[in-house]
Amino acid sequence: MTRKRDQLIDAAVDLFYRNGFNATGIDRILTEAGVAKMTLYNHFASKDELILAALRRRDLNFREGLIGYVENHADSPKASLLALFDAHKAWFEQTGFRGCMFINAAAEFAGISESIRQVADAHKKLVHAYIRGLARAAGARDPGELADQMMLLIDGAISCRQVSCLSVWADRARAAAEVLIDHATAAQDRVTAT
Amino acid sequence: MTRKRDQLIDAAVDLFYRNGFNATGIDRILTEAGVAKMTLYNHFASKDELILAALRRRDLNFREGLIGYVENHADSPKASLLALFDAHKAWFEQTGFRGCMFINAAAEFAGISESIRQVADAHKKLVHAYIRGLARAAGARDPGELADQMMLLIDGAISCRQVSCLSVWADRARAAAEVLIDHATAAQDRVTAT
DNA sequence: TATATAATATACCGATCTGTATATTTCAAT
DNA sequence: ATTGAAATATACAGATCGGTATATTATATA
Repeated sequence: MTRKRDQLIDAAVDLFYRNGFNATGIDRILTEAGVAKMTLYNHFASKDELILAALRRRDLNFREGLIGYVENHADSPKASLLALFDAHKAWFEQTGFRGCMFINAAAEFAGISESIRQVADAHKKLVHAYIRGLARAAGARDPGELADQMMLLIDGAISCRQVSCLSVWADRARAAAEVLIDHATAAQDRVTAT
Repeated sequence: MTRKRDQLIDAAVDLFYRNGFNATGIDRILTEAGVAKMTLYNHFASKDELILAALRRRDLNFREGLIGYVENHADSPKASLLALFDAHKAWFEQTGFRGCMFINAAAEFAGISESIRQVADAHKKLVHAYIRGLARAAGARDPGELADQMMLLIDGAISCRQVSCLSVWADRARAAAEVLIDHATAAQDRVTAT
């Protein structure tokens, strides 16, 4: 049966996100999940394996939410790119916001657990690929480069929001994104003031 | 005497940065600093106080290095803004790179220790103020807004570097910065293709 | 109903954690 | 040389950590 396993992963996502990975003990996860300790170790070899499973579930949930938001709030490729920042602004204003779980995982495990860092990297690559598709549809000369720039602004906004507790960073990032999108889709590189 | 205290803070900066805050035990810091446990608790009330002291020292050292780099590698305000990204690229290529210590601290303590988050916030505000001065000197119409954009790109590049292990994010951020700088210092908002 | 599997409770392991108690030693300044 | 502060060594407290051993109970299927 996979029900207990699901409960464990759900509780792990919640607690690891709220309190951090190293600061969250196994016992708290077991209590929140309502599962016995031996059941945990029948499904996962170690706490690290549970962390990996939690990150993979978070990746699925997060991208589903992000893509769903964009599809419901934009009717053109350029609007889709800008809607990314509206989605993040809505996220930033949630009381439970605690930053990007993958950046947080990298903060705790980069240079310590290569597999955890790789799962975080895989998540960012999937988001990047999605944005690259939007950039291509928007007519960017170099969709990969524009997607890189969107990723920089998004991850920058997340980190700034996390440190400063201000959701306005989403608006700043959106304004910068619009400049970069226009530049990336303009007829030529040359820009003149009128 | 403040010598032992300095040794403790230096060791704390090093170990907290390399291995994370929660994952670093007091005993390892004492060993690396060559100091007795009671000496630690004569100078600091708790581990949290040592973390705060380590972050404040890191802030001083980091900003000194950043400003020094810019002063030695740029001869104009715009070049100074771009040199920020060259400085970060050099940092990204160091083997010991483990991300921004303040973003990492926020990742572990946001929502848990408000004082630690505030020290991280204070660091970012000081960096922002420095960049704002450069933006003003470069003739930006809204130096605060341009400084915000530079911060977004810088923190985004740091997080992307941390997760992906690629230093090329500094170059991507620099290219985006140049577009935003030109836009912020152009004679007018209007932009046309030629 | 019989059987196999999943999940349980309970107790335990050794290690590590932050922090304290206490008594001793170093060392500089008077 | 004496005094007082700083640093030391050692031991310990109480909690928590990740993980295991074992024996029992629930549950679904055949």
